[in-house]
Order: sequence, then structure tokens, then C-alpha cells
Amino acid sequence: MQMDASQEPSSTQRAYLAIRRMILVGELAPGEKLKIEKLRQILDMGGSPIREALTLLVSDLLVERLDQRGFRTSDVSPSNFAEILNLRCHLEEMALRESLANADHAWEDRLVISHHRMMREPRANVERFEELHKAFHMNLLNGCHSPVLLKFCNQLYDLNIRYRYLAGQALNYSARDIGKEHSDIMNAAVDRNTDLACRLLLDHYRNTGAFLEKHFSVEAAE
Amino acid sequence: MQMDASQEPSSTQRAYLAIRRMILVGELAPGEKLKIEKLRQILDMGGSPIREALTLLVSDLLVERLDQRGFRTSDVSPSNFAEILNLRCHLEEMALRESLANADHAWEDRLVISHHRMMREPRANVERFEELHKAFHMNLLNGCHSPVLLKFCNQLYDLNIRYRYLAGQALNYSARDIGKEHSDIMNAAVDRNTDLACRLLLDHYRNTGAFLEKHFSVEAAE
DNA sequence: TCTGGTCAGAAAATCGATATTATTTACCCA
DNA sequence: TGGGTAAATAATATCGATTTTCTGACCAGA
Repeated sequence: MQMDASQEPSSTQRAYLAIRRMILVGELAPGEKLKIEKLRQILDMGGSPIREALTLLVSDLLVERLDQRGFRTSDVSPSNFAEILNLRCHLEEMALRESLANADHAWEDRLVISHHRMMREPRANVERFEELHKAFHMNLLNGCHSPVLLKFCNQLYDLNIRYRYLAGQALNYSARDIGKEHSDIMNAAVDRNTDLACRLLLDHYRNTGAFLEKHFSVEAAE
Repeated sequence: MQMDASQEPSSTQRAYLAIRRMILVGELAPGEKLKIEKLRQILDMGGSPIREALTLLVSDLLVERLDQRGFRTSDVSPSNFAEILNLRCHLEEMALRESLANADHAWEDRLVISHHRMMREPRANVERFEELHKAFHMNLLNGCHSPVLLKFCNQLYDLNIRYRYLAGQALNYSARDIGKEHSDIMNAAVDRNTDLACRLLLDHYRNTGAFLEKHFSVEAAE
């Protein structure tokens, strides 16, 4: 019998997480062909788990499956970015309102803890910080009793992260006081001030979005 | 060179469509274990395409993957039904508003044609009618330039169909004049009367939802 | 030179078999 | 007799090999 809780995950799961990470941080470029053989060598496993992982990533909209020509990472575009941003604003507002309506002490505790952990993490450790940042934002929504909505928000969040990495991580938190924005959102949520929390959250996203868009156009002009 | 458009689909595609259909119409019951071996025999193919099709269905929320214990069809519940209905109302309203804002002649033509085809189809041919019914509703939204939103609506539509089949198809269109509801929605859309179209569409869904919920509770009491 | 078709090489899709892992059943000991 | 352990069984996850399909280069004819 297996007593240790640290079950080693299946090959499929490992492949899924590894490839997903590579796409999000940009190690695999947008539109890049994903050859099974190459991934097999990198991840050191058979073709089946790779295929299965790629199939899972198709549903996350991070990978596209081409009829009988294999897989490639999905493309990025300004219009796609705008679409993601707009959908996120709508869906997260919906989720946040429901979450605050159902908020209890346990939820509040989780929120405060995740906020604290995020603030404590040095920004230098980019991937770790992104993880905690995501955890904080998802905890805001977690009180909402709609698993499907949460799944959508999660997906959209990941798609958005990808654009942040593409824009260059360093520039991300320079111009504004992101720490204060997060604290304000959390305080409004803890106060159960739903309208304010929604407004702050959406401003947070829209500001970041405008910032990234500006950066894209600079990049495109170079 | 392949001149005929009727490319025979890949095994994975065939498996995906076949299993999806079986789940939607209820041939595979909610929560039922999906054994690879059994599906292999039914569909007459190897295990790999089956696994891949099941993985695709996981993203459609029609199948659940259990850590290392295979697959099963996802469960149904009143709360899940309510969640789907609520999300559909929100997302389809969003999509419909954007669709009408972008509406052009080609879109209008497609809408009218799909409505006509649906009305012409005898209700006896249940699966064919459902197909046309879905096509009509998706055409309403198709003018919206947000592929991700459309994908979500599509998914939610399928999840809802499943509940319709579970409730028993025959009862579905008995009490109300569904034909008129559809015509009214289409006319409002063609008139670019956005608010009216949204109200009619959402009433349409909520009425059907209330009807199905009533039916579930009757069934549960028996 | 350009068009169209054919052929070789590469890649993907699929299959059948093997190794792992969960679940059930039978058994032993308290 | 009941709880827990261990073997047996069933099913999954994974691999390596085969079949099918696509892609790009090459050559012939116009």
C-alpha cells in the first residue's frame, strides 16, 4: 500500500504541466509547431502521454490541433488579447459578486493568507510570484458556487498570463503601485463592499491591459 | 490531390462524435464508468483514439478523468443544471448583444435559413431536429466576434441538451408554443431590437429551464 | 521559365503488447 | 466473528512498432 501522500503524478500529468508552463512563459513561441518526437526527447517519455497532454491543452486554448498535421501552440494577436480581457472582466465580475454574496470566514481567511503570501514573495522569482498572484485572484472568486464559471475564469487567467510573459515580465509591475491595488481590492472584498471591489478589480485588469497593449504596439513598431 | 470535400474523419474524430452523442442522448448514463475495452468493441478501433476522444470530452465537461482510475461520464444534478442555465443566460445575452451590434446581411440570411430549416424538420426525428435547433441558436450568436465566448456558449448548449434528453424528449415541446417563441426571437433579431431579442431569448431559456426542473422533481418523486 | 504531377522523406495516427496500478476476494489472526 | 492484510484479478497507463498521411523537392512537358 502507498502510505506517502506524495504520489508521483502520471506521465500525462507531468507532460501537461511541463508543456503548459513552456507555452505560458514563452519557451514555446506562439504558432510554433509541436513535434511529438522533439517533446518526447525533452520530457523523456513515450508518445502517448505527450499526445494526451497536448489534447488537454487544446481545451485550454493554448494548443491547436490541425486536422491530420499534429499540434501547434495557438497564435496570439491584439484582437485575441482584447477578447480575453473583455471576457475576463465580465466573467470575473459575475464570479466576484456571487463569491462575496456567499462569503464566510473560511473564505476570508484563505483570501488574506494568499494575499500575504503573494506580498511576501520577492518579485525576482517570477514564476513563483505568478503562481501566488494567480492563487490570490482565484481565491477572490472561490466563494462562488459555480464550478463551470470558475473553470472559465481559470482558463482566461492563464491565457492572460501568457500575454504578460510575452510583453516582458520586467516591465509588468513598474509603472503602477500594484501592491496597493491588490490591497485595496482585498479590503473592499473583506468589507463586503461588492460594487467597490468589482470596480477596483476591473480597473486593475483594464489598466494592466492598456499597459500591455501599449507595450505590444511599441514592440511591433521596432 | 483530394477533390472531394468528404474526407473521411480520423478515428479520434469518429470516436469523439460517437461517444459525445451517446452521452448527450443518455445511452451512456450520468456517472457511468467508461471502460476502454468496452468502447473499443463498440466502435471497433484501438485504445489510443478512444483515450484521446475521452480526453477531448473532458474539456467539454461531459466526461471526468479520475486520477489513475480511468474515465466516467460526468454527473448531473439540479444545482449543476441551475448553474448551466444561469451561465447560459449571462453569456448568451453578452454574445447576442455583440452579434446584433455587428449584424450584416450575410448573418441575417444565415439566421433566416437556419430558422426555416428547423421549422420544416418534423419533430419526430429527434436528433436531427436538435441539430437544427442548435444551429439556429448558434447562428443568433454567430455575428459576435469573440471565438472564445462562442466556444463557451457552444459547450453550455451541449450540457443543456443533455438535460433535455434526460427529462424525456417527448415532453419537451408540449406545453408551450415553441415555434412562436423562436419566430419572435428571430424577428426581434432581424429588426435589430436588441433589448427585446435578449428578453425573449432569456425567457425562452428560463421557461424551458423551469419546465425541465419541474419534470426532474416529478421524476425524483416517483 | 513555369505549371503540374510524381516520388521520397518525415511526421502523425493508430495498433497491439507490456508494465503499472487499483480493486476485489480470500484468508489469517486476534 | 470482524478487521485487516495479502494475493489474485481487472483495468489503466504507457511504450515501441506499423500504417497512413502530409510536405517539399524534383523532373517532365508546355
